This record gives sequence, C-alpha cells and structure tokens, in this order.
Amino acid sequence: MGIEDEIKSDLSLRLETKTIINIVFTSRIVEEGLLSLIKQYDISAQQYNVLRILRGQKGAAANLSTVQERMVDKSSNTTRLIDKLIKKNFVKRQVCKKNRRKIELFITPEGLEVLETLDPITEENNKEQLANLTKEELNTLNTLLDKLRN
Amino acid sequence: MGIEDEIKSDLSLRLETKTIINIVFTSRIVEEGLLSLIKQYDISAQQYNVLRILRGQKGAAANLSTVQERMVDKSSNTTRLIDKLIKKNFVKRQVCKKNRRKIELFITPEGLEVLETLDPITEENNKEQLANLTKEELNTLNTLLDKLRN
DNA sequence: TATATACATTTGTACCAACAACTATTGTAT
DNA sequence: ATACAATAGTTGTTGGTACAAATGTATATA
Repeated sequence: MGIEDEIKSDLSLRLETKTIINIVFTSRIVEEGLLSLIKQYDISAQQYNVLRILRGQKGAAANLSTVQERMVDKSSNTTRLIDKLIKKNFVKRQVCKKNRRKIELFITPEGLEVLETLDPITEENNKEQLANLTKEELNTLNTLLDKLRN
Repeated sequence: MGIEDEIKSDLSLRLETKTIINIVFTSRIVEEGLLSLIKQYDISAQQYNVLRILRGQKGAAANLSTVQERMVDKSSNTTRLIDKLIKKNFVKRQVCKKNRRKIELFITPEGLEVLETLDPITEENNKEQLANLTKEELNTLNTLLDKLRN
C-alpha cells in the first residue's frame, strides 16, 4: 500500500509532500515497534537514546550538552531525563573538576546490563521491521536518506 | 555525512539498526522544519495533521475515530486536540443524528483559509528539504518506504 | 579588581501526551 | 422487555515536553 492509500488522502499530493509524509509516517511505525519493547523495561525512547549515547562513549565522560546535541529528539529537559536515569541507577552524574559548570555523565554497569539485555531484542525487532527489504535496498535507503540531509 | 557520523556513534552498527536510526533521525529533521513554519500560525503538528485530514474529506463529515486512525501520531487525546481547534474556530463538531455515540467533524471556512495560507509555504519548505534528491531518487525513496511497511 | 559577558546547567511553569477508567448509546441474545 | 456486551467518545491522572527565566561558574575587558 502506498502512502496515499495509507493515510487515505483523497487529494493527489505533490511528490515532495508525499515523500515528507512518507518519511514521517514510516518513522512513527518503526518507533512504535521499538517503544513497545523497551517500555516493558520501564525505559522511555528518550532514556534509551541517552543510554546508547553514553555507551557509545566507551567509558569516557559525556557532558550534558554533548548528550543533548546527539539526541534524536533534542529535548530541552535533558537534566530531568537524566534525573530519572540516575534514580534507576543506570547513569552516574558528577561535576567536572576542570570546569565546574560542566556535568560529566557515565553509564553504570547496571545501565550497560539493561542495554545488553535489550540489544538482541531490539536487533531482532529491527530485522523484522525491515524484513521486506533486501540488503541492497537497505543500502540504497540509507544512501538516499544521508543524501537528503546533506 | 552518513548517519553514523551524524549521531557520532563509535560503535559500528548493524545495517538494520543503522537504517532504523537513519529513518527516525531524518524524520525528526524534516519535522522540525515544518514545525517551525506552522508554529508561527499557532498550530501544532498534530493540529495541522487533523486539519489536513478534515480537508481531505472534501465537505463530508469525519468521525473522531476516523481522524484518530488516520493521524500520523495516533494520540489518545483527539478529543482535547479537537477542543483546541474548535476554540480557534477551525473545526466544527456535532453529534451524529443516526448514531448519537458518534461525533461528526468538519473543517470550517476559517480552517480551510489557514491551510490555504500554509499550502505554498509548506510546499516550498518540502521542496527545499528534498532539494538534494532528484525526482527519480524521490520516487525510489517512496517505493522503498512503501515496501518497508507492507 | 570590579564589571560585564558568555557558558552550562537547572528550575519554574504551562501545555501536551499516554493510559486507564468512566459515561452514554446502540446492538444482540434470551 | 431485560440484561449483557460492544462501540464511541470523554475525563482524570500522571508524567513528559517546550520555552523562558534563573543560577552558578568562567572568561574577557577596562
């Protein structure tokens, strides 16, 4: 089913409009799939995103502003988001000694553990969601999306 | 810049994981562009979505549940969303005479007017956002996204 | 060394979203 | 007719998001 049937549009859309809607619509479906998985572990999409960013640091500290920049959803409330993760003992926060305005963030062993539990589950989910596309098509899709943004 | 540089991932991601992140990440960028435009008219993304759905009815009534189904973000609070649009006089709501459990929704002339004001602006925005891709590439992208979902 | 300016994060507030519980109406089976 | 279930929407509550203002720290300038 093409996007026009999917959203039941009676109007014929411009190619550009159609594409924009298609990207956003598809994104939502993909997100919902992932969300339903991680929600079982009491983690929101944004919290999951932060945990993955911190893991990506491989032990190095991440400043709050760095985390914020790298987030898919650039929430203006990273402080309170981190508060929740600290309460769950998934993240450690400390003031930077070199510059006390800055905050250093680390993922805890418990945080790493929950990500490691989720890894195979989310990867399986991602695979399933993209099962209709061949490796070549996935590469093409990535290339097109990269090109779109640059 | 590929998605891995964009999100500064130090880990090499599976093709599937990379693709999922790429879709969601690209969607967010596209959404932000549109949002900044319509916000100037005091309309949220969801409200804009509802208005477009109602316009798509071409004068026919839409039930609340129909609107909900067709929304990109299936918010559970369509009632209150519609309340806001009614306050702005962009939407009319009435109880269905055949089945008084149902609600009939219509876009008002004022609602149509604001959409017509926004049409050229958002279309221009969409064009700009997709300027890096050729018509052929846009078609490929749409085909791939459609295929992904089905 | 004051004072201003920039930076990094936090807090206040108001609005929005998610989920469940609730109300009202209609359909169906006895 | 009555009771029960299904449908359609609304409301309550809790927590998240967005924007602005405030706090605390560092740096530049006079």
